[in-house]
Amino acid sequence: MENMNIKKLAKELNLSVSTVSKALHDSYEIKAETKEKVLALAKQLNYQPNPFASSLRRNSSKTIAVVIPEIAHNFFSLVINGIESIAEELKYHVLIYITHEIPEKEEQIIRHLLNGRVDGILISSSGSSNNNAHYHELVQKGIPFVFFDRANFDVDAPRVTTDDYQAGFQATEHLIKSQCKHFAFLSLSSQMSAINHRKDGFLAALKQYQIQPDHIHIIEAGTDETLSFQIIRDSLQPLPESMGIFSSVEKLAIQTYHICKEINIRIPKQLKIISFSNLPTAALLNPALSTLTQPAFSIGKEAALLLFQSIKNKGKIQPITTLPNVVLKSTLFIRESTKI
Amino acid sequence: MENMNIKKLAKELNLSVSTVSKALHDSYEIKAETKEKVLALAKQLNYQPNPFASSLRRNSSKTIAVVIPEIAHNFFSLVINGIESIAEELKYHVLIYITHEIPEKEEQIIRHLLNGRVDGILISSSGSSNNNAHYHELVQKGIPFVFFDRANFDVDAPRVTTDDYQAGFQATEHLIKSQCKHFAFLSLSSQMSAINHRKDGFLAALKQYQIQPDHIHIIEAGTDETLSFQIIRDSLQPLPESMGIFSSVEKLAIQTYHICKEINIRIPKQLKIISFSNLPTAALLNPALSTLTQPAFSIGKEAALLLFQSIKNKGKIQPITTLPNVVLKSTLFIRESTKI
DNA sequence: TTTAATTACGAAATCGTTTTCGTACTCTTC
DNA sequence: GAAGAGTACGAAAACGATTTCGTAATTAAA
Repeated sequence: MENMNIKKLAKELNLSVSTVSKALHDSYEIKAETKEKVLALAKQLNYQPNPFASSLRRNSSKTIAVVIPEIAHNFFSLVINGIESIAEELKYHVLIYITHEIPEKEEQIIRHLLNGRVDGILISSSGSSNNNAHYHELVQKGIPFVFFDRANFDVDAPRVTTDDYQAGFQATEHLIKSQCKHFAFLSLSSQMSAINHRKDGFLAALKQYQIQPDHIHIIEAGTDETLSFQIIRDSLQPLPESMGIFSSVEKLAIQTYHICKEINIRIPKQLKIISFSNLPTAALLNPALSTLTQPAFSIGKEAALLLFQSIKNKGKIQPITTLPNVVLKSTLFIRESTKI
Repeated sequence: MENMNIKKLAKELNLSVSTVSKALHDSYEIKAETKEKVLALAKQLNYQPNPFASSLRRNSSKTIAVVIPEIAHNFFSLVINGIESIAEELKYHVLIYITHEIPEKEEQIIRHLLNGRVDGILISSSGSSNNNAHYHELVQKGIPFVFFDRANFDVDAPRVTTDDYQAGFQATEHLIKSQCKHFAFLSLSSQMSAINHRKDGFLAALKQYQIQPDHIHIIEAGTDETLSFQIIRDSLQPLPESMGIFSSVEKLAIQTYHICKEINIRIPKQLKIISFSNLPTAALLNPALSTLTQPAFSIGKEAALLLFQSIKNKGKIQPITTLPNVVLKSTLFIRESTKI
């Protein structure tokens, strides 16, 4: 009596396995009276169908995967919250895979998921744009997937992103109006779509306000913690006059704060900074950090909704022209770190 | 040719299915030459075994579940990082379930996991101590599980916790020596083991230093965001002289900071505060927050190691006397928020 | 009354693996 | 050269569900 299964249940009821299965699925073939009996005993004996047998037969897993660069990051954990809110509602299970910003790791994970373990995948890409073979394999296998935040624009898949260009423009304009003279863009890598769009907005604003090219600095800090710390510190010594920094991600802004504290740069007097961030403590920092805040929870929710829609439509031919491409708005919070 | 499977692979090789399966598992029954052929074609045709068929037959899923109260929380996301580091190494998959601090939700999730979907579970309990029937069902079904941080001490399961009592004592002693006169403990609920141990340490320190009982305040803020905000604000008006707050969780400390900003209470002059926290910005807050920091990553790692050990030992009888109970140390960081 | 349709169920195939068991064949060994 | 051991493989039975198909029994239609 270790484990309950449908065979034992059927024997107990003096019914066949097929009848019990149909009854449990509320089939029209089974009369109400029998259904009730089956349901009652199933509940009493605490019967739960074996998920693997079921998945094997139905060829669907009721599971999705979330592939993200890192998790100890307010943005991504909020996104997961949004994803979970939808998955929970639809009784789907959520597998988490972390790439640690390593493109090869991402490829390996995606390739592994080709085996049918999941019905769909949500991806925030860690890859460089020149490598998207693994995405195409997903397309070929017919496994639905949706990009969020960091998309690969060479791949035909639904996307949920934010208005990175506009937000970048807006943030930079704000720095300009805060009387900065030199401008730096803090980037993780030049291979990430979202970050590049922010950079494009940054550059466009500087161009529009006719900032001299030699007052424009692009700092690629990379994803390694200690290395990026050094790179940022070096680029702040000597400190250009009226420096305005636009950090493309929260982590680099926090590092910049630490560096400024260490080498006695005063924010916002000597250096102004604004950053993309979902920090709940942004307003409590010394000084309070001006931020562009993405609607992370909504991003997760929208991405999950798109994914489930495309899981549902699987098999049906989708016109490519209507490829979903949701763009959400970030919000600008002006705080002390960019005060004149 | 939609999907590759072992049958097609066998036909292609002019071998039987069983031979191919054995070859893929490096069985001694198969000669090296055949193995090579099989491996080669499997790789060429990109064969990946169907995980459900395999799980069904082997009765093991290579998957674990992590059940946590919330995820948008530095502590828990760091723990997940630790868990993932081990799971990844052992080629296990990680399912995430969030209870949102609702005990009934936790019960429902755990009960669902009785169906064998996972080989083991890591739990940070959201439940009250008077309800642990669902844990006992896990025990009965023989599904290994490990508590971390928030354990249920009435259930015989391995635990990974921190030295909450000592840390609570230490933090409180620090507040006393910082010349506080009134002392408040900020709690989420009186039903959570870890938090209660912190409170016990808090009370023990106050007793040892002979603080008058009417100078001791226990504030149960609860898990609802807006409600807890009100409760904390109300308890700070009027503000007792030389108030020292020991916050049992990061979230409540952040709320307290927001409240102090709002109603103009100056930290550390009028109010000192120390909190359990894994905030990467603790040192950058205004003022810098004194913290007790748990080794979150290690907690995840240790818990995962215990779980995998107990998955491995499944079936073998374990002497109850050696129930693993790992206790890790938190680190005290004294910063400006508790300055005299 | 005969035929056709409907109802309510069961037998058996199926999903893709893994594993047990059986068996040709070769190789020792005395 | 007969018996026993070892090698290398295949047939078939599991795992536990779902689904197709067949069919008695009942009801409706002609």
